[in-house]
Amino acid sequence: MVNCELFKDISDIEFQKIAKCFNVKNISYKKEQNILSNTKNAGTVGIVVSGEAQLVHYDYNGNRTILAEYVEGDVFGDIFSNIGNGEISVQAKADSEIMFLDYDHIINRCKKNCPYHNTIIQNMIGILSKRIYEQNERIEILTKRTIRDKLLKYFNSRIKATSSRIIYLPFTYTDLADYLGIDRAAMMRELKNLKDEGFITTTGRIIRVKI
Amino acid sequence: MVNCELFKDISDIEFQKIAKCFNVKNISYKKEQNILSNTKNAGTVGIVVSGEAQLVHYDYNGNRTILAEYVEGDVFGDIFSNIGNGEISVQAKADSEIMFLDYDHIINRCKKNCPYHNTIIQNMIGILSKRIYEQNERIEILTKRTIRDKLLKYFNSRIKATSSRIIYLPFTYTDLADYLGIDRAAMMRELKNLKDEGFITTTGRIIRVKI
DNA sequence: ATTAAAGTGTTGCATTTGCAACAAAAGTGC
DNA sequence: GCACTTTTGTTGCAAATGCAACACTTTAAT
Repeated sequence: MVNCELFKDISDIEFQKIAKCFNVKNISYKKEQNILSNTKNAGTVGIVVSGEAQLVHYDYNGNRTILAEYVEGDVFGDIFSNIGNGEISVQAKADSEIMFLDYDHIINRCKKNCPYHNTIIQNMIGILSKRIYEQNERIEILTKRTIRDKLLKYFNSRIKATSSRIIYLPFTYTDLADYLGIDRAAMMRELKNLKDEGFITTTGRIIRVKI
Repeated sequence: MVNCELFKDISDIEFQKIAKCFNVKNISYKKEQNILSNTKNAGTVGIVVSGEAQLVHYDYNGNRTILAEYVEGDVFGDIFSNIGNGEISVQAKADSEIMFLDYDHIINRCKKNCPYHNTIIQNMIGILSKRIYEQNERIEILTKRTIRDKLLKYFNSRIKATSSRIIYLPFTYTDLADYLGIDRAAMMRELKNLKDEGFITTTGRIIRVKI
């Protein structure tokens, strides 16, 4: 079974039943492939069994925005994002295996009234709440007026989440700039300032925040 | 009964039972009063019965960020936001009446296994999904690099939501600048440019978008 | 009705930021 | 190992943005 918050407190035996009940199917994707879009796998909930995926947005002039990152065990789907128009999609960041469940089966309790269905719904609400929390965090970062404040708030947020002043970037600096909604070159410039002023030190994608 | 998405498909009679089951209580607040914070009404779900409320964030140097706006029927609570540290709180924007329900009672199905409990949970998931959708929308706006693109994306988002090219701002221009995470004066300047170029016309807080 | 407070509209100016461009380093595939 | 792609690190420069400041208008409070 996948180690996924959606199946918390669900035993392996119960999961076997769920697999039938929820019309579960696993599909493999190659790097860069499209996993979910307005025309593909709509109405399903996806779970990253292995690999990595991203929720990306390409606007009319080709600028890419990373709206979310999904790693092993993470849940995604059109309930979690506005896949609506063709601009947004979930893409494989590496070769990945994805498990799909029918969304309707999660929401509408089946006639059998399985006891674990209740658990799944509770887990679902937990996941959604967490997602909202994370998005609020990101909104706070994005509403900061300067690049410096955005970076500091991001560091702060990571430190809070991991209880460590050592930040292991989950992606490249290029991606970080996208995530913070700023120009990469300008971000590097500001990172250099922060280093020069002794606020941080970096080793590759590891950032150590002082004080 | 309150006209609230949480009680969709719930009859008045059922609501009477819910009121008991969920430990419902109504509280009135004066404008500017604190409705919810890390120390106040934690663990509850609030519903705006009348009036208006805002989810606000004050950072260390006093800058205010509006994270969300709640009007009649809207649902809020710590499940929906990271009230965690003291920086974030829900405040009454006008004199308001708020209904509170215990969060635990919503999540954990009660022993009586009331049929409407299921409905409430489904509604809850619907609300959370919608919230995520809205936040994604806002993140997209905020990741735009220029003030002009932020404004245009905001207009676009409103137009999509209401299916009308006439936008009735739900708040002041000062608040709009806060919402978009930009300087008010700079925003006014750009709005003027958009007017001069014939993209929009404005009458007070009504914005008409051309083409 | 009067006063106070909040919001709107504008401007000049210093600073920050994005953009373009390029070289060096690191990572990837064959 | 070699070629090729992606990422990192930097810089100059033009353009966009934030800041401060002020007058005027609208709204709210007594």
